[in-house]
Amino acid sequence: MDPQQLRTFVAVVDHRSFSAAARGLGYTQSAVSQHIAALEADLDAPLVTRRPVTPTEAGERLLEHARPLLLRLDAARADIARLRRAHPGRLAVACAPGALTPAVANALVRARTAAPQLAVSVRVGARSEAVQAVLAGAADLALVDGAAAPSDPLPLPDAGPLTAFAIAQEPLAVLLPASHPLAGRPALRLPDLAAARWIDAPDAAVPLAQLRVAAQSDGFEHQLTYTGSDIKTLGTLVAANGGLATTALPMAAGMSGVAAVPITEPRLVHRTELLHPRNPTAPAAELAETLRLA
Amino acid sequence: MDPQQLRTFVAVVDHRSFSAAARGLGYTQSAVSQHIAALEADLDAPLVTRRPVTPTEAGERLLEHARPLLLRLDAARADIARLRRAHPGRLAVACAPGALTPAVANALVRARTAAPQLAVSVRVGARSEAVQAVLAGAADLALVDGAAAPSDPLPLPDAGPLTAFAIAQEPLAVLLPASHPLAGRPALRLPDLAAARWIDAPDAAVPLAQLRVAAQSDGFEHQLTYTGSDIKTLGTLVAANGGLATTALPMAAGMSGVAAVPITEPRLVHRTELLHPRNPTAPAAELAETLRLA
DNA sequence: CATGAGTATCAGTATTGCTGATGCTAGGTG
DNA sequence: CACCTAGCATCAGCAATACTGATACTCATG
Repeated sequence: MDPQQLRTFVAVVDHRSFSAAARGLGYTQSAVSQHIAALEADLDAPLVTRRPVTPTEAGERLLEHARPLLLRLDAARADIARLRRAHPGRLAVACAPGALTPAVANALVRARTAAPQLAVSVRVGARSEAVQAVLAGAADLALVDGAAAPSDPLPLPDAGPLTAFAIAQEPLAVLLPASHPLAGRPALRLPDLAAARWIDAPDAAVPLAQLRVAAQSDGFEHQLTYTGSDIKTLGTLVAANGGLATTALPMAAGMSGVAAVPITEPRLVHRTELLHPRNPTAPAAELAETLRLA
Repeated sequence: MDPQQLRTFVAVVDHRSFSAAARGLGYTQSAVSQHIAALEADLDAPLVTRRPVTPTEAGERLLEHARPLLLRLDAARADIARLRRAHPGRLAVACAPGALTPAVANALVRARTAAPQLAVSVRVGARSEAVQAVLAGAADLALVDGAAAPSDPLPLPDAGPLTAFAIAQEPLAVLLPASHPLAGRPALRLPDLAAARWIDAPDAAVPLAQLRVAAQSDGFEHQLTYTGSDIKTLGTLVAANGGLATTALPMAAGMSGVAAVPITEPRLVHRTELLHPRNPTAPAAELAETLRLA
């Protein structure tokens, strides 16, 4: 199971084609075909059906492992590269949309004014992308948010050793259309909403899967999936009766047509965590220290 | 970063010698030397000092990734192998010493009598070994125990997708020598014991690291490390004033010279979980189902 | 049935990855 | 203090491998 072959396999599944994967990887189609054949011979199981190219049962299983494996290989390389040349003139932050609080923004700006030659960059994207960026060394630290019990850590994909700590906790709120019968309530219980229609917005809001874990309940079926990381747009969807979503209470300020009602039960909070590698660059460590104390 | 080379690297570190690693792996010393040289050239960093052979800073970092990476490669292979030929005539259970409760034992025996041709095997070992055995396919299911908040999952190393659920929860108790001033108490608060002298018995009792996480506190320094999985022996050490340890309350029954006092604060339980792969063999699934309902 | 898009196979070649022999160096020994 | 030796590095040579490019095959489509 050569990592190169695994990479080829993942590309083949993603492109749904041997030839397209070959182009993407800079190989010939012949090489890709041989990679897959070698993997199938090694594991003694067919991995993809041909025409159409679809992962088989065994292929699905392999995929579950292959992606994290490749990510971790990159993480290992990045960890060691950081030891050699720690770009001290750079501060790259990867964050999920709900995670860049005013306090963080202020700290970032202060770091920049304190050291004007520091190249500060912020990249907003999906939660998993932010984590990945730190693991692979593309970012120096990540800010991710989610729902959890008051002092529990966030459930994050564990692809390597990262240091994490909370930098903010706010009440968790459900976003309802202003016209919703429950919109006027001062507070709501989450179990009462399990049967409601939800929007699954894994990047922009609290993912429903995380909500199910935190509330220890099934339910929370979604009628609509929202791909993207813009919270304002999510508010528009909620206002248009697309379904419910959960975010931090302060996040909903200024959304028109949307009511944000705090959730009292179970005792959940919206928590923002800062993640950085074990051996952070100097500017990243400083920023982390600032936010830890705040 | 060829997995073969990583395997060689890990072996070199474990053996503290190139030649010994070569013998262990069935290579020549020359090949091992070339593997390490290739890795160092690839990562552009020295990985081990020579004479004595010790991991460098970069080597330590690589090790943190290499071991889980190799484990997961095995897990991937095992997952796919299970699809092909699911040994339905075998039921191999790997468990941590505190995890084989009477209920589990009874269920195992019932499974055996119900299907006399079933080859039932139980292997007791360290927690991580049990998890590893299931991932690598050497065992069909694992039973592990530990401390956690009442309905939280156990903190387990995440090296792949496993299904887990609790099969037992008992009060958590601290083991004290019978002569200890606190031994007569009906109950104890964990924070009051943070400054005590502990035995770190990561295999036999609740690991101190897990206790720190569950209690959200530092402290719990150990004065003695106990390697091994025999709980009776641990009791002897406690009785001899070697330090404190925590287990499930019923576990301490019949230990002479040892007092077991339940812990009331923070609200922690001793929890036993059953782990199995996503696609368990038929006997494993049946046993899991029996224990889930119990 | 003819066509085309796409995968499998094959031969050939450059590269890789071993072994076995030998060189080199640090640490121990008389 | 010179020598010895255990153990890592290096080198040449050979076998296995991993690509490319050409070609054969195989479905899905009109």
